[in-house]
Amino acid sequence: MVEDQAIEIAEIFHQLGDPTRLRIVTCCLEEPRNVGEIAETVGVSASLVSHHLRLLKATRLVRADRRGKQVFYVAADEHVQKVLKDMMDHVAEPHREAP
Amino acid sequence: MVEDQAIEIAEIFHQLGDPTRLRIVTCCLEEPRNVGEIAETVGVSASLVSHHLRLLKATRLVRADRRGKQVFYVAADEHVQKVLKDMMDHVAEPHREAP
DNA sequence: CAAGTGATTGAATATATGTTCAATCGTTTG
DNA sequence: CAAACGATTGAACATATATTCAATCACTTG
Repeated sequence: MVEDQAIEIAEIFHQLGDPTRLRIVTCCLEEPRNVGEIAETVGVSASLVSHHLRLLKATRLVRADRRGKQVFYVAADEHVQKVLKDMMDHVAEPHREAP
Repeated sequence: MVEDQAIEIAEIFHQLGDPTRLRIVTCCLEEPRNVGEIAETVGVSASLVSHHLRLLKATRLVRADRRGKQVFYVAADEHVQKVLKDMMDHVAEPHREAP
């Protein structure tokens, strides 16, 4: 793994490493959701959601799409879904204890 | 995604979200490496590596194995490799610009 | 055009986190 | 048993980060 790649990848992991942000991404994984929906689903203020979405957008983990007053966000591409799925598999795996 | 799952997954992403830690994991992805090797490869002090390894071990992303004076660490399981691979695919993907 | 709705922004703050340095631990070996 | 080597630990510090609150922006519609 190259130096720059490591930094870029770490940056993306870092974005997903916050529970609130992870829930936000998960929330708009299947279909576009507007900020209000996301805020309600995740259970935090629209302001906080907006702050996080700005970061997620900067890392290109989500895409914005304005429709009238509302702005819809959706997870960027299928890789994000795969990454999340693999991670869930990892978590689901039984833990081997040290002998 | 369940609440607890989100927190646990975010915790793991969070671990991989630091460039130094990501390099440490990548370093012992294929085969076990002792702390000295890791420190030299990554280019940081053994102390710092040890601090990070403690966190990585707590999240079960790596496993420790002492052999004499040295302690060897290796990435926990294949899921970590898959997650890293998907993430590299994500990074490698060309970026579509907004129209 | 004014009011209303949804989203963004900025400042402020409390907390978490990465790194360094010195001291200590665990193991081997002279 | 003492010295040497590799690894760990703890304190200290600077920096980064998540969250809140109030103000403002963007757009629709009465």
